[in-house]
Order: sequence, then C-alpha cells, then structure tokens
Amino acid sequence: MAGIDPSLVRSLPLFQKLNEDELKNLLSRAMLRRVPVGEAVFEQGQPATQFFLLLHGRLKVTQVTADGQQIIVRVVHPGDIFGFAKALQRTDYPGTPTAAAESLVICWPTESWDILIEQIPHLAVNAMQTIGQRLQEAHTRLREMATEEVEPRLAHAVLRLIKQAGKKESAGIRIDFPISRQDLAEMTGTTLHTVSRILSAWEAQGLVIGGRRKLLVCDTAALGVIAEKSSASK
Amino acid sequence: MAGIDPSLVRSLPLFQKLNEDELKNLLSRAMLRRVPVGEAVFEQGQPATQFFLLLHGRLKVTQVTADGQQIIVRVVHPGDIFGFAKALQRTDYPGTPTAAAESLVICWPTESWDILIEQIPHLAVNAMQTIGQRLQEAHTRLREMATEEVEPRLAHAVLRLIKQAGKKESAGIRIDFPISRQDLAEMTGTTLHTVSRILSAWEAQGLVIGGRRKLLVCDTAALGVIAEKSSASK
DNA sequence: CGTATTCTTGACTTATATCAATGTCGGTGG
DNA sequence: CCACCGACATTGATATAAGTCAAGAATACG
Repeated sequence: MAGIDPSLVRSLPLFQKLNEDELKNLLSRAMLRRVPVGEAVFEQGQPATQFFLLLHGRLKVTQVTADGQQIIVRVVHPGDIFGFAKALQRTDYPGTPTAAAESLVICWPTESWDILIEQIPHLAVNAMQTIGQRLQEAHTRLREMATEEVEPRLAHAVLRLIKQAGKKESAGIRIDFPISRQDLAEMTGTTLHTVSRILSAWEAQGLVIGGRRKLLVCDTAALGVIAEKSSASK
Repeated sequence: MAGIDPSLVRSLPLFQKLNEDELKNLLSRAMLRRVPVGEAVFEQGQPATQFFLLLHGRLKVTQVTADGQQIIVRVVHPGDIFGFAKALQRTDYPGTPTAAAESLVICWPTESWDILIEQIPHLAVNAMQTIGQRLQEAHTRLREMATEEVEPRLAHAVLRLIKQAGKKESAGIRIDFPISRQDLAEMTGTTLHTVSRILSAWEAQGLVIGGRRKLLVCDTAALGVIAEKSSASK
C-alpha cells in the first residue's frame, strides 16, 4: 500500500541528492493519490493533515475572498511540493489546489514533516529554497500588479506559463495544460472580457493562436516587448 | 569588535530557544552597523555578501522596475531577519532596504549561513517559518490587489501597519515610524494623490488623524469595515 | 526666514470594469 | 451520428474609479 516505486521520483531535483535508503524511508510514509480534472486535492481552510508532491498533471491554486471573488495564486507543476502548511506555521491550508488536468500526487501525513526534516536535513534547505523562489515570484507579480497595466501584465503571465509549462510545437510553444480566459483573468487581476479582447488583438497580430482553453504562443519575442512596454511610453 | 552583547538579542523570538553557547557562537561571527535615516543597508542587484537582522528602527524594502517605477515590497520591523539571499538561492539582493527611521542592524557574512544552519538546526526551521509568513502576506496582498479597489486596499495596508508597528496613544494608535503618502501609495499600488484624497476623507469622518509623514488611527473598527467593503456593495 | 519637501485639492482624461447580447465549440445522450 | 445543451468565448456600448495634469498650501528644517 505504502510502497511507491522510487523510480517514480528519482528524477526529481528534490530527491536527486538522497541515497537509496533515505528515499525508501521517505516513500514508506507516503501514499499515492489520483486527482481527476476539476477535483480539489484539499480545500482552503481545512486542517492541514498532509503535505504533497505533484508527480504528474497540473494544479491551479486558488484563494477565495470573503465575498466570493477568486484568484489564482499560483500553478503547481510536476515536481513541486505543495500544501506544507507546517513549514508556514499554519494548521490549515491557505488555498485550494484544483486539478486543471488529470493529476497524480504523493501525500505524506503532516506529522512526518519534522521527522523527515530531522533525518534528511537537505530536504529542509531544498524546501526553503522552494518557498524562497515562490516568494520572489509573488513579489514580482506584486510589482507587476502595482506598476503595470493589464496588457503587459498578461504578457508576463503568459511568458511565465510558457517557461514553466511550455511545450514546443511546429507553430510555436503551447501552454501544456487546459487554461481558460477566466483562469488568465484570475492570474492577472482582471476580467475574462479584457483578457479575451487582448488575446483577440494578439491573435490578429499573429502573436498567439487561441482556442477553447488553449493557448499557443507564436512570437515569444514580441510578447516580451509588450511585457516590458511601460505605460510612460505615450 | 565582533563582540555583540547577547543581551541585545536574547529577547527576540528567533533566539529564544538557543542556549548561551550557541548564541555566543552566532554573535561572534557578526558585526553591528548603524544606518541613518534615508540610507540603504544594501542596494538591489548587489552581490549578497551578508545577511542581516534588524535590531532597532524600521526599514522599507523597495524594488524598482526597469522604467524607474518603485514599489514597497514590505517593511522590516525590529527582530526580523532580511537579506538572506542564500536561502532564496540567489547571489544578489532582490530589493533595497532603506532606513525610514534611524536603525541598527546585525550583519553576518553570507558564508556563515550554511555553517550556522548546520550548527543550529532550529534556525533553519525558524527561517523557513519566517519566509513562509512573508509568502502568505505576499499572497494576501496579491489577492487584495487583484480583487479590491483602492480604498479597502489602503485600509488593509494601514491596519497591517498598525498591527506590526502600532503604538497606543491617547487619541488612538499611531504608526510608529515616519511614513509618507507616497510610501502608502507604493505599498498599495496607487498614487500619492489618491492616497491623499482617501486619507482626507477618512480624517473628515474622524477615522484617522494625518500629518506630515505621520498617521494616527482613531477608529480601527471603522477601518476594518472599509477594508472588508466589497465593491459588489453598490 | 526662506527654501525644500510633503501634502491637498480641483479639473480633466482614460483604462478597464460592467452590462448586455450573441456566437461557437465539444461532449452527451437520444 | 447528429442534435442539443452547457460551458466557454467574443464583441459592442456605456459607466466609472482612479490616474494624470496643474496649481497652491502647509509643514519642517537649515
């Protein structure tokens, strides 16, 4: 039951430096779980009983405000750990990770966190770097939200997705999981209407090719120019 | 020279669980530095040769965009560690911490980070929790920026400052360091004009008392109401 | 006291949200 | 297999929050 094949995770950077025994120990405490499209791994506000690693698929982490508005805080990619509230000194989960595509996650009970950190100090360093990178991304997005208008912001968001989940195709680079205009709106702090308008404009210029929950970027360089376009340029 | 009196830091939560020897070891590698008002501890983009702890005073951490726009990413309060780029897997500093008030910081060479973490595992856990909390705050602000209009956003920012740096006075709670309208604008992603207008309105309602680089909150509860006011309420 | 910041306030402009209607894709079941 | 339905997307018209432009007043400091 708790026997997860080490080969499943061996290639992940997080585990690269662990030896066979350490890895076995780690996996012996874990469970595998399949998450179908549209289902949440856990819900915002629930007590944090487990922490996770995404093996396969794609999760969008949302937070809802008191009045029901939703934003996408980040996207979880294969190899990312998530839901480790313990490290954030929380007892409940701060957001809801929903499967945008069929996903496969490894789960550990929260109690294992301290033990694992103790036994595998490298894990702590790694986890800290992970959080550090997320903090940086959050600050970057914060700066974008504060200083940029919608179009450059959207361009930045798309370029980030391309970097994190880009898949080369003949006509360009595709965002390799289903993503709606609404999703993009919730990532950039705007409305799906505005996203739709901008994407239409980009498509007319041949920068991207859209589709129902699909996006293919043809001209990354041009998007980069739009992303850096300052509002002072008028 | 490198002899910093342990009593200076003994009261800080970060060091509470260390014994006398560990603390001495930690401080033996450190240096004390005074930072006058307006001066930066280090500059964004510089190689990260040291990491820091704020003992006394107040720092505002800014990031500048390519086109010169500035935002305040966060405020550093006494007892906070900052500039530990090493943990964020960076070689340069991501922002510039400037003294809003006369400040006193402890500096360690970056090389000490690994050694200290090794010797004092508790420090790693603590540091991780610190970053975790910052990540949460960043996500909260991101959500506010995306879903709220300026007035509630400003209310949230002021309430946060009150909680982190509030000092009780007879007429209310004062933000205990010099903060300009411009600063508030850079924290909330708006302009000093808009901040000024809103603060004037609040003052007319008796919620706050403003001043040159000063702010005193009289009615925290009313601010809380404004902060939660959804834009759907019209 | 004068000079430099910081702050206030008004008039105008604009980006983007909101409101509203219609179009299109793709899966499901008849 | 085709028709239908619901989810997703497009597009136009209008409204508005907040930015920009501009001028002046208040405060602190040397």
